[in-house]
Amino acid sequence: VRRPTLEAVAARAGVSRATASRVVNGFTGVRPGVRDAVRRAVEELGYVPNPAARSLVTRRTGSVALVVAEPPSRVFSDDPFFSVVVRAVSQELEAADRQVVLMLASSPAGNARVERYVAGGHVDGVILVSTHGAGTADGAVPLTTALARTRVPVVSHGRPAAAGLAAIPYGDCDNHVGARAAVRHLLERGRRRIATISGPLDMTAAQDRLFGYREAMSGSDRRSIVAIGDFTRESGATAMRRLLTDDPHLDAVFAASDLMAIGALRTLREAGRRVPDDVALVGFDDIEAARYTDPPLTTIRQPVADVAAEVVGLLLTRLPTAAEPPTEPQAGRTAERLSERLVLPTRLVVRAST
Amino acid sequence: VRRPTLEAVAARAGVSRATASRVVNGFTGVRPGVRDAVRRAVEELGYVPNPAARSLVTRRTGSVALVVAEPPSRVFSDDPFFSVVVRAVSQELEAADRQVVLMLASSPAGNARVERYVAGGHVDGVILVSTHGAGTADGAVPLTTALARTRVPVVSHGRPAAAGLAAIPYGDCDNHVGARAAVRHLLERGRRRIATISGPLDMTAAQDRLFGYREAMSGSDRRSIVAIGDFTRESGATAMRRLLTDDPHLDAVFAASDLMAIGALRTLREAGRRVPDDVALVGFDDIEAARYTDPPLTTIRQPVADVAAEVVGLLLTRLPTAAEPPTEPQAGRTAERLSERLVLPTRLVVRAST
DNA sequence: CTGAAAGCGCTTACAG
DNA sequence: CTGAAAGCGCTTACAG
Repeated sequence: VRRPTLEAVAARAGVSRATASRVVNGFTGVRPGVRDAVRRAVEELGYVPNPAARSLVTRRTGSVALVVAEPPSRVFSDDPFFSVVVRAVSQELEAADRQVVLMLASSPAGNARVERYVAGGHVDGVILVSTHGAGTADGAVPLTTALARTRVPVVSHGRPAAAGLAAIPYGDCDNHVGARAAVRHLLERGRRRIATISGPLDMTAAQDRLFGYREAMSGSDRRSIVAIGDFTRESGATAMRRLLTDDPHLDAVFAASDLMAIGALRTLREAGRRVPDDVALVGFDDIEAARYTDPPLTTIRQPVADVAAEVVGLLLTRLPTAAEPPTEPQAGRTAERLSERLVLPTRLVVRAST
Repeated sequence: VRRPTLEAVAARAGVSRATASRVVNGFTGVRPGVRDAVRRAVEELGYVPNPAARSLVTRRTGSVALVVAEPPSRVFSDDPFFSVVVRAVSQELEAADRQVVLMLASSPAGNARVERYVAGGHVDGVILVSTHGAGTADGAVPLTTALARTRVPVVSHGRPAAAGLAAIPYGDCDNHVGARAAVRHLLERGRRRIATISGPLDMTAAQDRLFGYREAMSGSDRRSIVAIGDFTRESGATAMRRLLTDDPHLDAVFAASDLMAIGALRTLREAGRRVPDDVALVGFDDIEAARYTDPPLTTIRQPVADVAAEVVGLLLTRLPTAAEPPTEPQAGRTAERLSERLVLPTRLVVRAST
């Protein structure tokens, strides 16, 4: 009932375990006749290598953890962000012949589980989708820090907040410049009273976009008008109501996400404001839905999938390959050659809402 | 630079490797003084057991795969189904001290990856969220069948479609009886022309709900009016338009999901039909949003989280525990004692839409 | 090009 | 209650 071992394959093929191993692992330099005999034995026996045994000696697992520091309700929401990240990361990692292990961690207990799993050596590396701020409410060690001390390579999709002692490599889009471009576009359109709906300020993406708004505004004589949302549609609708109360004469809004812009659009319609005639509106992300609103949404396109691909690249650079054994970390030079951060540009996409 | 081994812990505590192992694994019957010495050594060295070595000898991994046979775009959508399943399954499995490995598989290549992973012995068991039909378009082996031949215990959340040779244990809610109750409720309200918006017919949940509708209708002299959706909001709106064209005089609709009911509600409003005055509407699921529609939605409550918990129980029964070594499968008796299917009841929740 | 042998880091009968 | 020893299934220098 037990699964066949390499020993059995070798016996059947009439070779040594070493040779069988070479064939199974695709080493060149095995005589074709021998190679075929081994392959036949593998086939006939239905042999599958035991990953525990293999990983015990190679000190590699072939798996990478994709850790999303968000609760399931947010990960599985109508925000396409996570869907895109997971898909892009999986695709790139599969192309590199690595298995993705998706883990959600949104509580101190969850963080501890992830840390134990990683520290245990179940994975060769970690990709953190690190959107949220410094640690958990109860002051537990932030996941970023906890993972950094496991000695397993860690990279982040999105600039990590408060990385603390441990600066980890990351990829991100240029939130700051993107947001600034959005507001400048509104200024160029002759808008005078420009408000913004920000994301939650414990997320670096929200911080950077708010900074971009402020910078563009400070170049003019306009005062900033800010409402805070949480990147969801509903929060956008609510924030828009607050903005209309604060300044009934505003003539433009920059929403830090398309979903919030869509919510704001609904509020504006309910309030009898025409878009863009009375109020111009710019979003951020360029999600699919932005093309189908009425009017279609001017927005800042964010290359989420490209960032994900770059982040995977960042990690793969730091992983020992199957060919070369894990090298001792070399001081100085080598480390510096590995780029620590990759910031991809965004692009203004003008549609009918401005 | 290498991680400390059990050998190092034993040396530091002045005991044998065997004793150190016993302490680390929480075996009773180690003298308290010795126990504490080992624990101290573990602490000081920051020892973490090597899972590969452990699993090589125990033939257990402590991990369970949660395989979702859907593309990312559907898993990460605004349908709360997957969110609830993932959360409930994770919670139950963590309580049983098992790590969840979430895998999406929606292509022949994805299926092959999952099969290889499972066959390789990376996990002790598999929970399949098996919503879709028989295999893939290109006639590849259905995942259900492929997994069943790996000899790893497999259970399914939701009745698997076309399990083929391999009947695997599953948990589900009673879709058939639930749908029938929905339609009977409409009949009792005096409705005469009752249509249904079905889910995609390659999913067993959709099949069973349509069957429930048909059964309730066949008891009356009404003819059935069916439109097919895909469980999404948009498809519900579209299907509703089709139904209104087919029979402008219909006075009730049973939608096989709340999301589709919400889409239908929009169409009805656009068509100037009042709900429930002109058309009564019942959904299925009782998702959060069903309470916030206008009018609030009458629906069939489905205990998704409870089913998930039961399914985990089904799997745990089939897993060797840490205490007892894997027993040889005993013919007959034992197997029959393990319940093969668990069907939980649904409940009609009456709100203002009927 | 191939094989004998060591060793990866654990657990677990088996003695005592 | 504790230890010496075998063994889980692989890979990989090292010889030849």
